Amino acid sequence: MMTRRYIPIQTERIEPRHCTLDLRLQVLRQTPFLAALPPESLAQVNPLFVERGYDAGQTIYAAGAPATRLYVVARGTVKVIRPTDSGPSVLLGLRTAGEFCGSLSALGDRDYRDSAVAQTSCCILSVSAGQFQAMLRRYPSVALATLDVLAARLRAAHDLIEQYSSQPVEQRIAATLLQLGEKVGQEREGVRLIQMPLSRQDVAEMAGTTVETASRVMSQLRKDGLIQTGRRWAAIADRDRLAALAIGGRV
Amino acid sequence: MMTRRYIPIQTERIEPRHCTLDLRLQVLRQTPFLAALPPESLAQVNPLFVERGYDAGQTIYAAGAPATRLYVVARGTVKVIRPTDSGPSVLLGLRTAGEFCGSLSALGDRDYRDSAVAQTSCCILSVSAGQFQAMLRRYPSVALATLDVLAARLRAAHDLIEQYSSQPVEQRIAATLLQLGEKVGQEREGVRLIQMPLSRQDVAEMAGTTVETASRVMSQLRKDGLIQTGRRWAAIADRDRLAALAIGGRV
DNA sequence: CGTTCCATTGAATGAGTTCAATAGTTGTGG
DNA sequence: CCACAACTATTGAACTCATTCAATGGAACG
Repeated sequence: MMTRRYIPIQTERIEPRHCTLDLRLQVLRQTPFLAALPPESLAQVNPLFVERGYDAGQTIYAAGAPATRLYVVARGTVKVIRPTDSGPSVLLGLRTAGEFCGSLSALGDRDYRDSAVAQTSCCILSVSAGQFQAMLRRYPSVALATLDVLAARLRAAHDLIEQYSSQPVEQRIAATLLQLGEKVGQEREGVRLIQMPLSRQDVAEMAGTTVETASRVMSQLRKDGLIQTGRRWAAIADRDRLAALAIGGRV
Repeated sequence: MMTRRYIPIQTERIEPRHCTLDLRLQVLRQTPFLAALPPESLAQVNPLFVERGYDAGQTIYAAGAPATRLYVVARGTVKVIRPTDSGPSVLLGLRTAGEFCGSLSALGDRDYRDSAVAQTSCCILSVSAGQFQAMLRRYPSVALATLDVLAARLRAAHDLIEQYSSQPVEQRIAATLLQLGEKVGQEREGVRLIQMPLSRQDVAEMAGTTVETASRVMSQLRKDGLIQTGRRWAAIADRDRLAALAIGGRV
C-alpha cells in the first residue's frame, strides 16, 4: 500500500561474474579512450587488461590504498565513493559499461582518493598504472580521448558543486534522479525505470543529505506523482515536472 | 579598533596592464602544459598567443558565450565563477600566473560554463581553441601535462564536494582560508598574508555560504586569534589551529 | 519463520539563512 | 580639503530548512 508495486520486477538480470573473450574486445572498443584506436592497436593493448568479477557490495579498490591500477567496467554498475572522516560517505559518481575509474595520473597522488564498490555484481577489466601511462604516450589519440572524458567529469563535478552551494535538498534530489534516469534509465510501462538497485541511502549520498531526508523528499515526490519508488528502486513518472522542480524550485 | 590594522599595507603592487615580451616567454615556460616543450617548440607556439590586459573587476569571458579561447594568466589573479540561476555565484577557483582557464575540449560544450573575472588588474595570454587542439595533437607531451592538470583539478573539485556535503560552514571557511594561504600566501610580520584582495563575499562564494555567515565566522576566528582580517584582506595567524579546526571540527 | 536490512514518519533541535539596521572605509566631485 | 555617495563589514533577531534522535513496520533472505 505504501510502496506501489506497479513495477514489482526490477533489475532482474544477474550480471555474469566473468567476461567472455568476445565481451572483452567489445567493451574495450566502446571505451571512450580506446575507441579511437585502430583494430590492430586494440589487439595489442587487449592482453594488458586483466579481467575479474565482483559480487555486489564488494570493494574494487579502497581509498588510501596505493593507486596502482586503472579499472574499466565491462558489465554492471560501480559506485565511486569518497569516505568522509566523520559520518556517511559521498557518492561521487556511477560507472557503467565502458567507463573507467581508479588511478589516472602517475604524477598525481600515490594513493586512491576514493573507493569503488560494485553496486551490482559486475565484471571489471583493469590495467596497471604504468602500462596505462605507456599507452597514453604511445597512442596520442588515447590521451586526447582521456582528456575529453576528464573535462566532462570536471564539468559534472562543477555542476555538483553549484548544486550543493545554491540549491535546497529537494532540488538536488530531483536533479539526481533525473541524471540517473538519463544514465541508466529504461522506459517501462510509461515510466522511466532506473535500472539499478538504488537505496534511499544511495540517493542521500548522491545528493549530500541524510537517509531520512531522502526518504521524506522521495515520499513527497511519489505522492505528487513525479516518481514511483519501492525497496531499492525508483522510476521517473513525470520527467517534465521533475525537471521543472530541479531547476526552478517549487513547481 | 574592530579591524586591527597590524597590516595596513596590502597587495599594493599594482599589476602592469600589459606584458613585456620577456614576460611572455617566461610565463609560457612556467605554464604546466608547455613546460615540457623544448625551447624551439615553445618559440613556435609563442606567436599563437595573444596578450591583453584587464582591470580588476573586468570580465575575461562570460558563461554562456561561445567557448572559443583558452586563457593563460601571465600576471595577476583571476576568479573562475559559476553563476547560479537564483542568487549568488559560486567561486570555483582562482587562477594565478601560469595557470589556465576557459575552453578546453573542442568536443565538449560549445559555450563557457563559467565566467572568469579579473580579481586584480592582470595580464592574460590567450590562444584559440582550434590552435590549442592542434598543439595537443602535435605535441603529445602537452596533452599529457594537460591531463595531469585536469586530474588535479578533478581531485580538488571532489575535495570540495566532500566538504560541501559533510562539513559545517566553519570548517569549510577554515579550509578555504588555508588553501588560499597555500596558494597566494606570503609571510609578513609572523603571519601568512593572503596576497590578494579578498572580500567576505569572495570567501562566502568559495565556501558556499552567505556574506553574513562568512563575516560572523571570520570575526570569531579573529577573536580566537586564528586569523587577522581587514577590509578586503585576511591573514593566517595560527596555521596549526586553523588546520585542526578545518579537519577536526571544534578545536 | 525469524533475523536483518531498508524505508517511513514524528518530534525536537540546531545550524545557517534571511531580513534589517548600523557603522567604518574608500573614493569622488564640488 | 571636505562632504557625500558607494561599498564593505558587522551584528541582532526571527525564522526555516534540514539534521538528529527515536520508534515502527514492511520486505527480503537464509
